[in-house]
Amino acid sequence: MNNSVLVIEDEQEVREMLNFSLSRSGFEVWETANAEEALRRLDGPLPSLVIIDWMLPGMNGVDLVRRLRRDKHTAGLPMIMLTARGEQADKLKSFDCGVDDYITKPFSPRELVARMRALLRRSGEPEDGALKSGALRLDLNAHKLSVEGKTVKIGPTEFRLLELFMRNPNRAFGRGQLLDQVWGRSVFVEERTVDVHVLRLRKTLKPYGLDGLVQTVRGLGYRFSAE
Amino acid sequence: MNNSVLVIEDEQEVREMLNFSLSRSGFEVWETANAEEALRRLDGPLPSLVIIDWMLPGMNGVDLVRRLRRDKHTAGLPMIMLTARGEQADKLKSFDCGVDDYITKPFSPRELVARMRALLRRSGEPEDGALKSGALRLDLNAHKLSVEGKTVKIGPTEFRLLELFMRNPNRAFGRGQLLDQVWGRSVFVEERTVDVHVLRLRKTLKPYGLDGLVQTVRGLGYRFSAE
DNA sequence: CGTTCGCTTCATGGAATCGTCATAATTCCG
DNA sequence: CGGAATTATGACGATTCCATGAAGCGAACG
Repeated sequence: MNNSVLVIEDEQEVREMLNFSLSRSGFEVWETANAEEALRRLDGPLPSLVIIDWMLPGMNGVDLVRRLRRDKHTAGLPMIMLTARGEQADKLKSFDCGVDDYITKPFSPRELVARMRALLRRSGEPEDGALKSGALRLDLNAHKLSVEGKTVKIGPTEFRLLELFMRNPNRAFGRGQLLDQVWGRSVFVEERTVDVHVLRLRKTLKPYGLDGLVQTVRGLGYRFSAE
Repeated sequence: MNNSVLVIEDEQEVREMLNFSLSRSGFEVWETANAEEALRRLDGPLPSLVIIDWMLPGMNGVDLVRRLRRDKHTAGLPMIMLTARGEQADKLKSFDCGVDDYITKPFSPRELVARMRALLRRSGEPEDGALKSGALRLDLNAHKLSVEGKTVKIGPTEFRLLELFMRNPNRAFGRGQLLDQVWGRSVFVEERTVDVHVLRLRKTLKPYGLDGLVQTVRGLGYRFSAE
């Protein structure tokens, strides 16, 4: 997902407001009311950004951020801390534990969106919501793959797989890693299943001579690379 | 440079304050008083971050940011906008034209530093993760060996063997040590098997005249060394 | 409900890689 | 120089790993 935001906020009122303004700005909003639920949610496919409230029932925001940063799976997630408290010490503590931005209530939704965009831009998110590689173009908003302008049919899993590959070119992934990132870690599937989806991905790229982009790394897994 | 900041600010007082607090936080501070001077300065080596005042004599901050973003040389620079004006419209305009963060005067120097650190953390380039030795390049992320840019086919065991060698150049390994490190401690294989894999490694390097890098140490084992 | 679509698993064949051995080549040392 | 020790090399069977087609299953949809 290119434009999905996970909102972790216990006050329903604020959550609804965020949902409203973020949706209107084109984000797909996932809501959770506490840290535990959020952690469960983040076991699966990751959102492109997380908004965390400072005060949460149970595990608080700072501890949650620390935990997410420690876990390799979520360590790279862009995070914005949201809080009613404007005190310096709190801000510094938040930045210290690894958030990327910090904004205090009451805040302007438009400023929040602006900061989110700035952060996403900086996090290597493609400008126009499309990953490109040669003739390949993966439109994350429209959820469409096109080659040389022509739309190509592609299944959901193959789409996510290709997305991961295009976000990390020239990097070899083990089957386990692919399962974690593309399927989500709580899912149990045979590792060999990855092969089948890679095969299908290659098949959809074959008519354009681009199947060589997905390469086998024997004894390890696969890699996306322009030769 | 990993900790240099270019401060673009016309008020000397503010500039001095920034210089003081940023220096104390371990940054190397470069100062300029206007956009033109800044542009000249940015023709050379780039700082790791730029702080731009909204109001500048001549070209103002927003225009400067736009211009820097348009120029390929400076397009990737992390930028923070600094301003006395707290109005929403200004913030939005700044974010719109491409700054990464925005902070209003009066601000806490420590918050500024915290935001700078957060931004630098986010902008840090992913490290290469490749072992190099002359024309040889062993990319551990991509799990790929290349010589003079050309990818070279190599088997898994030879890959691991070469990795060990390149991590420890100029060091002789006994066959037992190689078996331990490359094959794993619990594996039982003939010591002579090492010879065969060294041979295969040499064969893959031969076409490039690099087979001399893997040298025999008679009575002991092998060594990787640039002659 | 029946159909379609996509996902997962399984079975099979083929290709790449591995470890071993036999033999040739080299080095060492008396 | 000559024999012993050590290493280089080519070949081969065994194994591991991957590609691929097909079948089973469940969810989504009309």
